Amino acid sequence: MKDLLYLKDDQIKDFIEQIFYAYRETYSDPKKILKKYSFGTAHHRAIHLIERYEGLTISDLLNKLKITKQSLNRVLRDLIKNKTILLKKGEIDSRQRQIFLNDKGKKLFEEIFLEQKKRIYNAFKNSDSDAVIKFKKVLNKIINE
Amino acid sequence: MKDLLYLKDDQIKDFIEQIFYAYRETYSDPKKILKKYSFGTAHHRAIHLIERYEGLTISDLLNKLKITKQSLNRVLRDLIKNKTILLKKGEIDSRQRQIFLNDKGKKLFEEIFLEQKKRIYNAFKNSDSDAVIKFKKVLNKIINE
DNA sequence: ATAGATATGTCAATATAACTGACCCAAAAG
DNA sequence: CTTTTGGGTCAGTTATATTGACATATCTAT
Repeated sequence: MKDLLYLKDDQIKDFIEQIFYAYRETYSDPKKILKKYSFGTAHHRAIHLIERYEGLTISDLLNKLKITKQSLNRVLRDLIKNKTILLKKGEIDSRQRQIFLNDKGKKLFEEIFLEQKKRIYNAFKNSDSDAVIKFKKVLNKIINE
Repeated sequence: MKDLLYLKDDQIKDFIEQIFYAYRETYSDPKKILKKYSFGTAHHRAIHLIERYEGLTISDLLNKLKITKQSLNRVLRDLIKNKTILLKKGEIDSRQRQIFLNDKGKKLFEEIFLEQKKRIYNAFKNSDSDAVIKFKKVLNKIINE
């Protein structure tokens, strides 16, 4: 609690506002691409996590997204119908389903990511690596509070 | 473009994921309070910006929120009915409406902010001020890319 | 003065993404 | 063999956004 002078309420308010903008802009960029496939941001978030954690189960995904299984089910049904993802029976526990991107899904993810990456990449390329590392650390503390 | 080795795609993917979590958690905290007033996150965002930019006009608010005026109108109607905000005719241009929190709105904002502040405050209090400054700079670059 | 542009308000219909609650089956765990 | 867990699904509802059309008041420029 040494040097919290820089933590005036107004500055915290600024952060709250900016976290909103950062999220909105980051997830707005690929919306045009998603629309080509009749997908929305809900599908995008699922695809993103499936790519990051290949083979994760339904309940893994539910825990990350923090939505109801009914909501997730609608999204996954669309993705399966479109042949973007596939589900396999869990190897250890066959009640579980493990989720994977198939080839079409991987291509779609790359297309989305290429678009979404630009904003982050450009923001970082003029920052020194120390700033990026500290950005990540603070972001993590906000999440895990 | 000197030292971009730390900018592997996987790390950028992590950031995209974490920006989602940071936003979601930050705006989830005050939902219980909002519910007491039958408000949602859409109302919250409006209240937040009205507090930050007292006297801003409808179009100022539209530009910050980037939603349609029909969407905003529904939100503002709820807030006016609840006597959380009030609109005044613009002083210079009387076509405009300037938006203010009234006493009830200020109290509600404080209640929301107190809840929402905790997460940010706790995240920052164990970070040194340099990290917080750099966090802000990077966040700004992401927004203004 | 008047024509056009601007700021705002509103009606209606629709889309997207979430929710609650109820119920089902299959498989694991005790 | 009973209970618990993981997942699927039906039905209805809510929250927040959209598109498109149109209305009104006021400002701006000629």
